[in-house]
Amino acid sequence: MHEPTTEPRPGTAAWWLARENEPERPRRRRSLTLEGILDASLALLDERGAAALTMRNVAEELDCTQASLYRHVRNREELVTLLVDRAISVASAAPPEDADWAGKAAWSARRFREHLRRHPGVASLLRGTERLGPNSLAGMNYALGLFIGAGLSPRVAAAAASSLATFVIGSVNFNLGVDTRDPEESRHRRQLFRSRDASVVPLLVEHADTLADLGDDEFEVGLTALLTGFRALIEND
Amino acid sequence: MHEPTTEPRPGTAAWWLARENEPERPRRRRSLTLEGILDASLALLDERGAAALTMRNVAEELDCTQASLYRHVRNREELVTLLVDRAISVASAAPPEDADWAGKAAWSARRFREHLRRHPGVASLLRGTERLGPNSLAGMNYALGLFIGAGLSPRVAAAAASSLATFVIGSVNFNLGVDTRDPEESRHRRQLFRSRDASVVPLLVEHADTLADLGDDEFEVGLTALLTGFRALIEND
DNA sequence: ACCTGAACACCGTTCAAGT
DNA sequence: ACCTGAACACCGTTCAAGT
Repeated sequence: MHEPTTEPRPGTAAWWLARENEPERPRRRRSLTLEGILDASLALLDERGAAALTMRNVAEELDCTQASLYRHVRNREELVTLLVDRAISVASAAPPEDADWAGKAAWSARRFREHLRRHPGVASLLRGTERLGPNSLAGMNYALGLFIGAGLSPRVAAAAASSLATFVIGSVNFNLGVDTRDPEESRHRRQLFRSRDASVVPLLVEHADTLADLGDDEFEVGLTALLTGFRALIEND
Repeated sequence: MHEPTTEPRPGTAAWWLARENEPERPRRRRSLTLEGILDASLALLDERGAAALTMRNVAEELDCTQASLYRHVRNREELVTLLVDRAISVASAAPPEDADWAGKAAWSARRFREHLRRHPGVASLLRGTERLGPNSLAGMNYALGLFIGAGLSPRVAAAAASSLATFVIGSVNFNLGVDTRDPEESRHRRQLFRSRDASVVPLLVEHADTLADLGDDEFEVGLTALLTGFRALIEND
Protein backbone atom coordinates (compact mmCIF):
# COMPACT_ATOMS: atom_id res chain seq x y z
CA MET A 1 0.00 0.00 0.00
CA HIS A 2 1.59 3.26 -1.10
CA GLU A 3 1.06 6.80 -0.01
CA PRO A 4 -1.99 8.43 -1.59
CA THR A 5 -1.02 11.19 -3.96
CA THR A 6 -4.12 13.31 -3.45
CA GLU A 7 -3.98 15.93 -0.72
CA PRO A 8 -6.37 15.05 2.14
CA ARG A 9 -9.11 17.61 2.80
CA PRO A 10 -8.51 19.80 5.88
CA GLY A 11 -10.34 18.49 8.92
CA THR A 12 -10.36 14.84 7.92
CA ALA A 13 -8.55 12.21 9.94
CA ALA A 14 -6.06 11.78 7.12
CA TRP A 15 -5.31 15.47 7.18
CA TRP A 16 -4.61 15.64 10.92
CA LEU A 17 -2.37 12.59 10.55
CA ALA A 18 -0.42 13.96 7.60
CA ARG A 19 0.03 17.24 9.45
CA GLU A 20 2.03 15.58 12.21
CA ASN A 21 4.48 13.92 9.91
CA GLU A 22 5.43 17.15 8.22
CA PRO A 23 8.61 18.83 9.37
CA GLU A 24 7.65 21.67 11.69
CA ARG A 25 7.89 24.97 9.97
CA PRO A 26 10.93 26.76 11.35
CA ARG A 27 10.19 29.54 13.83
CA ARG A 28 10.69 32.88 12.28
CA ARG A 29 12.06 35.89 14.03
CA ARG A 30 9.51 37.79 12.00
CA SER A 31 6.26 38.61 13.75
CA LEU A 32 3.88 36.63 11.58
CA THR A 33 3.06 33.28 13.16
CA LEU A 34 0.26 30.75 12.89
CA GLU A 35 -0.78 31.63 16.43
CA GLY A 36 -0.99 35.27 15.48
CA ILE A 37 -3.05 34.48 12.39
CA LEU A 38 -5.51 32.42 14.46
CA ASP A 39 -5.75 35.16 17.10
CA ALA A 40 -6.53 37.77 14.49
CA SER A 41 -9.02 35.48 12.74
CA LEU A 42 -10.89 34.78 15.95
CA ALA A 43 -11.08 38.47 16.79
CA LEU A 44 -12.33 39.22 13.29
CA LEU A 45 -14.93 36.48 13.61
CA ASP A 46 -16.28 37.82 16.90
CA GLU A 47 -16.29 41.45 15.86
CA ARG A 48 -17.50 41.29 12.30
CA GLY A 49 -19.04 37.86 11.81
CA ALA A 50 -18.30 34.83 9.70
CA ALA A 51 -18.75 36.61 6.37
CA ALA A 52 -15.90 38.97 7.24
CA LEU A 53 -13.42 36.14 7.73
CA THR A 54 -11.61 36.59 4.43
CA MET A 55 -7.94 36.21 3.72
CA ARG A 56 -7.79 39.88 2.78
CA ASN A 57 -9.30 41.00 6.08
CA VAL A 58 -7.07 38.75 8.15
CA ALA A 59 -4.02 40.05 6.29
CA GLU A 60 -5.11 43.63 6.80
CA GLU A 61 -5.59 42.99 10.53
CA LEU A 62 -2.01 41.75 10.68
CA ASP A 63 -0.51 44.37 8.36
CA CYS A 64 0.76 41.87 5.85
CA THR A 65 -0.21 40.76 2.38
CA GLN A 66 -2.65 37.95 1.68
CA ALA A 67 0.10 35.93 0.10
CA SER A 68 2.05 35.89 3.35
CA LEU A 69 -0.77 34.03 5.06
CA TYR A 70 -0.31 31.12 2.67
CA ARG A 71 3.13 30.66 4.14
CA HIS A 72 1.53 29.47 7.40
CA VAL A 73 -1.69 27.97 6.11
CA ARG A 74 -2.32 26.00 2.96
CA ASN A 75 -5.94 27.02 2.52
CA ARG A 76 -8.72 29.09 3.91
CA GLU A 77 -10.32 25.75 4.76
CA GLU A 78 -7.25 24.81 6.77
CA LEU A 79 -7.42 28.08 8.66
CA VAL A 80 -11.07 27.42 9.49
CA THR A 81 -10.32 23.89 10.68
CA LEU A 82 -7.60 25.08 13.04
CA LEU A 83 -9.75 27.97 14.21
CA VAL A 84 -12.70 25.75 15.07
CA ASP A 85 -10.61 23.36 17.09
CA ARG A 86 -9.03 26.20 19.00
CA ALA A 87 -12.39 27.84 19.70
CA ILE A 88 -13.71 24.58 21.10
CA SER A 89 -11.06 24.48 23.80
CA VAL A 90 -12.51 27.55 25.48
CA ALA A 91 -15.80 25.78 26.00
CA SER A 92 -14.43 22.66 27.62
CA ALA A 93 -14.10 23.14 31.34
CA ALA A 94 -14.53 20.65 34.14
CA PRO A 95 -18.09 20.38 35.48
CA PRO A 96 -18.75 20.37 39.25
CA GLU A 97 -17.34 17.24 40.85
CA ASP A 98 -20.35 16.48 43.02
CA ALA A 99 -22.78 16.00 40.14
CA ASP A 100 -23.67 12.57 38.75
CA TRP A 101 -22.93 11.67 35.14
CA ALA A 102 -26.17 13.13 33.81
CA GLY A 103 -25.64 16.34 35.76
CA LYS A 104 -22.13 16.65 34.40
CA ALA A 105 -23.24 15.98 30.83
CA ALA A 106 -26.02 18.57 31.14
CA TRP A 107 -23.63 21.10 32.64
CA SER A 108 -21.13 20.66 29.80
CA ALA A 109 -23.81 20.75 27.13
CA ARG A 110 -25.26 23.97 28.52
CA ARG A 111 -21.84 25.55 28.82
CA PHE A 112 -20.90 24.59 25.26
CA ARG A 113 -24.17 25.96 23.98
CA GLU A 114 -23.75 29.24 25.84
CA HIS A 115 -20.26 29.62 24.51
CA LEU A 116 -21.46 29.11 20.95
CA ARG A 117 -24.31 31.56 21.37
CA ARG A 118 -21.89 34.19 22.57
CA HIS A 119 -19.70 33.51 19.54
CA PRO A 120 -22.12 32.97 16.67
CA GLY A 121 -19.31 33.29 14.17
CA VAL A 122 -17.62 30.22 15.61
CA ALA A 123 -20.92 28.38 15.67
CA SER A 124 -21.55 29.00 12.01
CA LEU A 125 -18.06 27.74 11.11
CA LEU A 126 -18.76 24.67 13.20
CA ARG A 127 -21.62 23.44 11.04
CA GLY A 128 -20.66 20.61 8.79
CA THR A 129 -17.01 20.52 9.75
CA GLU A 130 -15.51 17.41 11.17
CA ARG A 131 -14.20 17.84 14.65
CA LEU A 132 -11.02 15.80 14.95
CA GLY A 133 -8.56 18.38 16.27
CA PRO A 134 -6.82 17.89 19.62
CA ASN A 135 -9.31 19.94 21.60
CA SER A 136 -12.28 18.22 19.97
CA LEU A 137 -10.74 14.85 20.73
CA ALA A 138 -10.20 15.81 24.37
CA GLY A 139 -13.88 16.69 24.67
CA MET A 140 -14.82 13.41 23.02
CA ASN A 141 -12.64 11.48 25.44
CA TYR A 142 -14.26 13.22 28.38
CA ALA A 143 -17.81 12.49 27.23
CA LEU A 144 -16.88 8.91 26.48
CA GLY A 145 -15.56 8.48 30.01
CA LEU A 146 -18.72 9.92 31.45
CA PHE A 147 -21.03 7.53 29.62
CA ILE A 148 -18.85 4.46 30.04
CA GLY A 149 -18.61 5.27 33.74
CA ALA A 150 -22.39 5.45 33.84
CA GLY A 151 -22.61 1.90 32.59
CA LEU A 152 -22.95 2.11 28.80
CA SER A 153 -20.95 -0.15 26.53
CA PRO A 154 -18.14 1.65 24.69
CA ARG A 155 -20.06 1.39 21.44
CA VAL A 156 -23.26 2.86 22.78
CA ALA A 157 -21.34 5.40 24.84
CA ALA A 158 -19.61 6.65 21.70
CA ALA A 159 -22.91 6.96 19.89
CA ALA A 160 -24.43 8.76 22.86
CA ALA A 161 -21.58 11.24 23.11
CA SER A 162 -21.80 11.89 19.40
CA SER A 163 -25.56 12.37 19.51
CA LEU A 164 -25.31 14.86 22.31
CA ALA A 165 -22.68 16.93 20.50
CA THR A 166 -24.72 16.81 17.31
CA PHE A 167 -27.77 18.04 19.16
CA VAL A 168 -26.01 20.91 20.92
CA ILE A 169 -24.37 22.20 17.78
CA GLY A 170 -27.58 21.78 15.82
CA SER A 171 -29.61 23.64 18.41
CA VAL A 172 -27.36 26.66 18.14
CA ASN A 173 -27.28 26.77 14.39
CA PHE A 174 -31.01 26.50 14.12
CA ASN A 175 -31.45 29.94 15.60
CA LEU A 176 -28.34 31.44 14.14
CA GLY A 177 -29.28 34.37 11.95
CA VAL A 178 -32.24 34.97 14.19
CA ASP A 179 -31.57 37.35 17.01
CA THR A 180 -33.82 35.72 19.59
CA ARG A 181 -33.42 38.73 21.84
CA ASP A 182 -35.12 40.73 19.14
CA PRO A 183 -38.84 40.82 20.02
CA GLU A 184 -39.65 41.68 16.42
CA GLU A 185 -38.67 38.22 15.26
CA SER A 186 -40.97 36.46 17.69
CA ARG A 187 -43.75 38.87 16.74
CA HIS A 188 -43.27 38.06 13.06
CA ARG A 189 -43.26 34.37 13.82
CA ARG A 190 -46.55 34.60 15.67
CA GLN A 191 -48.03 36.61 12.84
CA LEU A 192 -46.83 34.05 10.31
CA PHE A 193 -48.29 31.08 12.20
CA ARG A 194 -51.59 32.86 12.86
CA SER A 195 -52.12 33.77 9.25
CA ARG A 196 -51.62 30.27 7.85
CA ASP A 197 -54.47 28.30 6.34
CA ALA A 198 -56.20 26.54 9.24
CA SER A 199 -57.33 23.74 6.97
CA VAL A 200 -53.72 22.94 6.04
CA VAL A 201 -51.78 23.49 9.27
CA PRO A 202 -54.46 23.76 11.98
CA LEU A 203 -52.10 23.16 14.89
CA LEU A 204 -49.75 25.97 13.91
CA VAL A 205 -52.67 28.38 13.80
CA GLU A 206 -54.07 27.14 17.09
CA HIS A 207 -50.77 27.24 19.00
CA ALA A 208 -49.21 30.22 17.25
CA ASP A 209 -48.41 32.01 20.52
CA THR A 210 -46.70 28.99 22.04
CA LEU A 211 -44.66 28.33 18.94
CA ALA A 212 -43.62 31.93 18.46
CA ASP A 213 -41.39 32.15 21.49
CA LEU A 214 -40.05 28.71 22.23
CA GLY A 215 -36.72 30.26 23.21
CA ASP A 216 -34.53 27.90 25.18
CA ASP A 217 -37.32 25.41 25.78
CA GLU A 218 -36.40 23.44 22.72
CA PHE A 219 -32.88 22.94 23.95
CA GLU A 220 -33.83 21.97 27.49
CA VAL A 221 -36.53 19.52 26.43
CA GLY A 222 -34.23 17.86 23.92
CA LEU A 223 -31.37 17.73 26.40
CA THR A 224 -33.36 16.07 29.18
CA ALA A 225 -35.00 13.74 26.68
CA LEU A 226 -31.59 12.59 25.43
CA LEU A 227 -30.24 12.09 28.95
CA THR A 228 -33.39 10.26 30.06
CA GLY A 229 -33.03 8.06 27.01
CA PHE A 230 -29.41 7.31 27.81
CA ARG A 231 -30.40 6.39 31.36
CA ALA A 232 -32.96 3.94 30.00
CA LEU A 233 -30.28 2.40 27.77
CA ILE A 234 -28.12 1.79 30.83
CA GLU A 235 -30.89 -0.01 32.71
CA ASN A 236 -31.66 -2.22 29.72
CA ASP A 237 -28.04 -3.25 29.17
CA MET B 1 -46.73 51.02 14.23
CA HIS B 2 -45.48 51.64 10.71
CA GLU B 3 -43.98 49.36 8.12
CA PRO B 4 -40.29 48.67 8.65
CA THR B 5 -38.14 50.17 5.94
CA THR B 6 -35.37 47.57 6.09
CA GLU B 7 -35.75 44.53 3.84
CA PRO B 8 -36.29 41.36 5.88
CA ARG B 9 -33.68 38.65 5.42
CA PRO B 10 -34.80 35.74 3.23
CA GLY B 11 -36.06 32.81 5.28
CA THR B 12 -37.22 34.83 8.27
CA ALA B 13 -40.87 34.96 9.28
CA ALA B 14 -41.02 38.60 8.22
CA TRP B 15 -39.76 37.68 4.79
CA TRP B 16 -42.30 34.96 4.16
CA LEU B 17 -45.03 37.35 5.31
CA ALA B 18 -43.88 40.20 3.11
CA ARG B 19 -43.65 37.85 0.16
CA GLU B 20 -47.37 37.12 0.26
CA ASN B 21 -48.43 40.74 0.20
CA GLU B 22 -46.45 41.49 -2.91
CA PRO B 23 -48.34 41.54 -6.18
CA GLU B 24 -47.66 38.29 -7.97
CA ARG B 25 -45.17 38.69 -10.75
CA PRO B 26 -47.05 38.46 -14.02
CA ARG B 27 -46.66 35.17 -15.86
CA ARG B 28 -44.42 35.52 -18.83
CA ARG B 29 -44.90 33.77 -22.10
CA ARG B 30 -41.12 33.49 -22.10
CA SER B 31 -39.73 30.23 -20.84
CA LEU B 32 -37.89 31.51 -17.79
CA THR B 33 -39.94 30.95 -14.63
CA LEU B 34 -39.22 30.67 -10.93
CA GLU B 35 -40.21 27.01 -11.10
CA GLY B 36 -37.72 26.47 -13.89
CA ILE B 37 -34.97 28.21 -11.97
CA LEU B 38 -35.62 26.04 -8.91
CA ASP B 39 -35.68 22.88 -11.03
CA ALA B 40 -32.36 23.75 -12.62
CA SER B 41 -30.85 24.70 -9.26
CA LEU B 42 -31.87 21.43 -7.66
CA ALA B 43 -30.44 19.45 -10.56
CA LEU B 44 -27.21 21.41 -10.33
CA LEU B 45 -27.06 20.80 -6.60
CA ASP B 46 -27.46 17.06 -6.97
CA GLU B 47 -25.08 16.68 -9.87
CA ARG B 48 -22.28 19.02 -8.95
CA GLY B 49 -22.65 19.81 -5.25
CA ALA B 50 -23.38 22.88 -3.20
CA ALA B 51 -20.28 24.76 -4.30
CA ALA B 52 -21.45 24.66 -7.90
CA LEU B 53 -24.73 26.39 -7.09
CA THR B 54 -23.75 29.80 -8.46
CA MET B 55 -25.88 32.29 -10.30
CA ARG B 56 -23.63 31.89 -13.31
CA ASN B 57 -24.04 28.12 -13.43
CA VAL B 58 -27.80 28.28 -12.95
CA ALA B 59 -28.03 30.83 -15.76
CA GLU B 60 -25.90 28.69 -18.01
CA GLU B 61 -28.09 25.65 -17.31
CA LEU B 62 -31.10 27.70 -18.43
CA ASP B 63 -29.41 29.40 -21.37
CA CYS B 64 -29.97 32.89 -20.05
CA THR B 65 -27.83 35.60 -18.48
CA GLN B 66 -27.23 35.91 -14.78
CA ALA B 67 -29.06 39.20 -14.76
CA SER B 68 -32.25 37.52 -15.93
CA LEU B 69 -32.34 35.40 -12.79
CA TYR B 70 -32.66 38.52 -10.68
CA ARG B 71 -35.96 39.16 -12.36
CA HIS B 72 -37.43 36.14 -10.53
CA VAL B 73 -35.34 36.11 -7.39
CA ARG B 74 -34.03 39.03 -5.36
CA ASN B 75 -30.94 37.28 -4.03
CA ARG B 76 -28.95 34.14 -4.08
CA GLU B 77 -30.06 33.77 -0.46
CA GLU B 78 -33.69 33.95 -1.57
CA LEU B 79 -33.08 31.25 -4.14
CA VAL B 80 -31.54 29.03 -1.48
CA THR B 81 -34.46 29.60 0.89
CA LEU B 82 -37.01 28.62 -1.72
CA LEU B 83 -34.91 25.68 -2.81
CA VAL B 84 -34.59 24.29 0.71
CA ASP B 85 -38.30 24.47 1.35
CA ARG B 86 -39.07 22.75 -1.91
CA ALA B 87 -36.53 20.01 -1.29
CA ILE B 88 -38.08 19.32 2.11
CA SER B 89 -41.43 18.47 0.57
CA VAL B 90 -39.98 15.38 -1.09
CA ALA B 91 -39.02 13.95 2.27
CA SER B 92 -42.38 14.35 3.94
CA ALA B 93 -44.58 11.36 3.27
CA ALA B 94 -47.15 9.70 5.46
CA PRO B 95 -45.76 6.98 7.76
CA PRO B 96 -47.58 3.62 8.06
CA GLU B 97 -50.94 4.05 9.73
CA ASP B 98 -50.65 1.08 12.07
CA ALA B 99 -47.61 2.38 13.97
CA ASP B 100 -47.91 4.22 17.30
CA TRP B 101 -46.71 7.81 17.67
CA ALA B 102 -43.11 6.81 18.41
CA GLY B 103 -43.04 4.44 15.47
CA LYS B 104 -44.35 7.13 13.17
CA ALA B 105 -41.86 9.69 14.44
CA ALA B 106 -38.99 7.24 13.99
CA TRP B 107 -40.18 6.34 10.50
CA SER B 108 -40.34 10.00 9.44
CA ALA B 109 -36.99 10.82 11.00
CA ARG B 110 -35.30 7.92 9.22
CA ARG B 111 -36.92 8.81 5.94
CA PHE B 112 -35.90 12.45 6.24
CA ARG B 113 -32.37 11.45 7.07
CA GLU B 114 -32.13 9.05 4.14
CA HIS B 115 -33.42 11.71 1.80
CA LEU B 116 -30.80 14.17 2.99
CA ARG B 117 -28.02 11.62 2.70
CA ARG B 118 -28.99 10.95 -0.88
CA HIS B 119 -28.94 14.70 -1.55
CA PRO B 120 -25.96 16.02 0.39
CA GLY B 121 -26.13 19.31 -1.46
CA VAL B 122 -29.56 19.98 -0.04
CA ALA B 123 -28.38 18.93 3.41
CA SER B 124 -25.53 21.39 3.38
CA LEU B 125 -27.84 24.22 2.35
CA LEU B 126 -30.13 23.23 5.18
CA ARG B 127 -27.63 23.98 7.89
CA GLY B 128 -28.30 27.21 9.67
CA THR B 129 -31.25 28.25 7.58
CA GLU B 130 -34.58 28.85 9.18
CA ARG B 131 -37.26 26.54 7.97
CA LEU B 132 -40.48 28.52 7.73
CA GLY B 133 -41.58 27.80 4.17
CA PRO B 134 -44.91 26.10 3.45
CA ASN B 135 -43.46 22.60 3.23
CA SER B 136 -41.45 23.04 6.41
CA LEU B 137 -44.53 24.29 8.21
CA ALA B 138 -46.53 21.30 7.01
CA GLY B 139 -43.91 18.99 8.48
CA MET B 140 -43.94 20.95 11.74
CA ASN B 141 -47.72 20.70 11.94
CA TYR B 142 -47.55 16.96 11.43
CA ALA B 143 -44.94 16.40 14.13
CA LEU B 144 -46.85 18.66 16.51
CA GLY B 145 -49.98 16.59 15.98
CA LEU B 146 -48.08 13.41 16.66
CA PHE B 147 -46.69 14.57 19.98
CA ILE B 148 -49.85 16.29 21.19
CA GLY B 149 -51.76 13.16 20.30
CA ALA B 150 -49.29 11.18 22.38
CA GLY B 151 -50.12 13.27 25.42
CA LEU B 152 -47.60 16.09 25.52
CA SER B 153 -48.66 19.66 26.22
CA PRO B 154 -48.50 21.89 23.14
CA ARG B 155 -45.48 23.69 24.55
CA VAL B 156 -43.48 20.55 25.22
CA ALA B 157 -44.70 18.97 21.99
CA ALA B 158 -43.37 21.94 20.03
CA ALA B 159 -40.01 21.70 21.77
CA ALA B 160 -39.91 17.97 21.15
CA ALA B 161 -40.67 18.32 17.45
CA SER B 162 -38.04 21.00 17.14
CA SER B 163 -35.45 18.92 18.97
CA LEU B 164 -36.05 15.95 16.75
CA ALA B 165 -35.68 18.00 13.57
CA THR B 166 -32.54 19.61 14.93
CA PHE B 167 -31.05 16.23 15.70
CA VAL B 168 -31.83 14.71 12.32
CA ILE B 169 -30.41 17.62 10.37
CA GLY B 170 -27.39 17.79 12.64
CA SER B 171 -26.70 14.08 12.28
CA VAL B 172 -26.53 14.38 8.52
CA ASN B 173 -24.32 17.41 8.45
CA PHE B 174 -21.87 15.92 10.89
CA ASN B 175 -20.80 13.36 8.33
CA LEU B 176 -21.22 15.53 5.30
CA GLY B 177 -17.93 15.89 3.52
CA VAL B 178 -17.03 12.43 4.76
CA ASP B 179 -17.96 9.70 2.40
CA THR B 180 -18.80 7.04 4.98
CA ARG B 181 -18.93 4.43 2.26
CA ASP B 182 -15.26 5.12 1.68
CA PRO B 183 -13.34 2.58 3.77
CA GLU B 184 -10.28 4.81 3.63
CA GLU B 185 -11.91 7.38 5.90
CA SER B 186 -12.72 4.89 8.61
CA ARG B 187 -9.19 3.50 8.32
CA HIS B 188 -7.72 6.97 8.77
CA ARG B 189 -9.98 7.58 11.73
CA ARG B 190 -8.84 4.40 13.44
CA GLN B 191 -5.24 5.30 12.74
CA LEU B 192 -5.76 8.78 14.15
CA PHE B 193 -7.37 7.53 17.37
CA ARG B 194 -4.78 4.80 17.86
CA SER B 195 -1.86 7.13 17.53
CA ARG B 196 -3.06 9.68 20.09
CA ASP B 197 -1.29 10.17 23.38
CA ALA B 198 -2.74 7.58 25.76
CA SER B 199 -2.03 9.78 28.73
CA VAL B 200 -4.19 12.57 27.30
CA VAL B 201 -7.09 10.72 25.64
CA PRO B 202 -6.82 7.13 26.93
CA LEU B 203 -10.36 6.13 25.96
CA LEU B 204 -9.92 7.14 22.32
CA VAL B 205 -6.80 5.00 22.10
CA GLU B 206 -8.46 2.08 23.85
CA HIS B 207 -11.65 2.12 21.79
CA ALA B 208 -10.18 3.29 18.49
CA ASP B 209 -11.76 0.47 16.51
CA THR B 210 -15.23 1.05 17.91
CA LEU B 211 -15.04 4.78 17.32
CA ALA B 212 -13.68 4.47 13.81
CA ASP B 213 -16.79 3.03 12.25
CA LEU B 214 -19.76 4.23 14.24
CA GLY B 215 -21.72 4.50 11.02
CA ASP B 216 -25.45 4.81 11.58
CA ASP B 217 -25.21 3.79 15.23
CA GLU B 218 -24.96 7.38 16.34
CA PHE B 219 -28.21 8.26 14.65
CA GLU B 220 -30.14 5.24 15.91
CA VAL B 221 -28.96 5.61 19.51
CA GLY B 222 -29.77 9.31 19.54
CA LEU B 223 -33.14 8.74 17.92
CA THR B 224 -34.30 6.08 20.35
CA ALA B 225 -32.91 8.09 23.25
CA LEU B 226 -34.93 11.13 22.21
CA LEU B 227 -38.11 9.11 21.75
CA THR B 228 -37.64 7.29 25.05
CA GLY B 229 -37.13 10.66 26.70
CA PHE B 230 -40.31 12.03 25.15
CA ARG B 231 -42.21 9.00 26.40
CA ALA B 232 -40.93 9.67 29.91
CA LEU B 233 -42.10 13.27 29.62
CA ILE B 234 -45.59 12.04 28.79
CA GLU B 235 -45.78 9.77 31.83
CA ASN B 236 -44.60 12.53 34.13
CA ASP B 237 -47.12 15.05 32.81
C1' DA C 1 15.34 33.03 2.44
C1' DC C 2 11.60 35.59 2.88
C1' DC C 3 7.97 38.75 1.47
C1' DT C 4 5.55 41.46 -1.98
C1' DG C 5 2.79 43.33 -5.95
C1' DA C 6 0.21 42.08 -9.33
C1' DA C 7 -2.29 39.09 -11.62
C1' DC C 8 -5.72 35.07 -12.46
C1' DA C 9 -10.11 32.95 -12.39
C1' DC C 10 -13.75 33.12 -10.02
C1' DC C 11 -17.95 35.20 -7.08
C1' DG C 12 -22.85 38.12 -6.39
C1' DT C 13 -25.03 42.12 -8.03
C1' DT C 14 -26.29 46.24 -10.78
C1' DC C 15 -27.65 49.05 -14.68
C1' DA C 16 -27.38 51.59 -18.90
C1' DA C 17 -28.20 50.20 -23.28
C1' DG C 18 -30.39 47.55 -26.67
C1' DT C 19 -34.62 45.20 -28.92
C1' DA D 1 -41.69 45.69 -21.45
C1' DC D 2 -38.32 42.63 -21.29
C1' DC D 3 -33.62 40.94 -21.65
C1' DT D 4 -28.72 41.64 -22.36
C1' DG D 5 -23.66 42.87 -22.18
C1' DA D 6 -20.61 44.78 -19.59
C1' DA D 7 -19.11 46.44 -15.67
C1' DC D 8 -18.33 46.79 -10.37
C1' DA D 9 -16.56 45.33 -6.07
C1' DC D 10 -15.51 41.59 -4.11
C1' DC D 11 -13.55 36.50 -3.39
C1' DG D 12 -9.36 32.59 -2.86
C1' DT D 13 -5.04 31.53 -4.77
C1' DT D 14 -0.62 31.74 -7.31
C1' DC D 15 3.91 33.28 -8.71
C1' DA D 16 7.49 35.94 -10.85
C1' DA D 17 9.96 39.54 -9.16
C1' DG D 18 12.09 42.10 -5.66
C1' DT D 19 15.05 42.66 -1.26
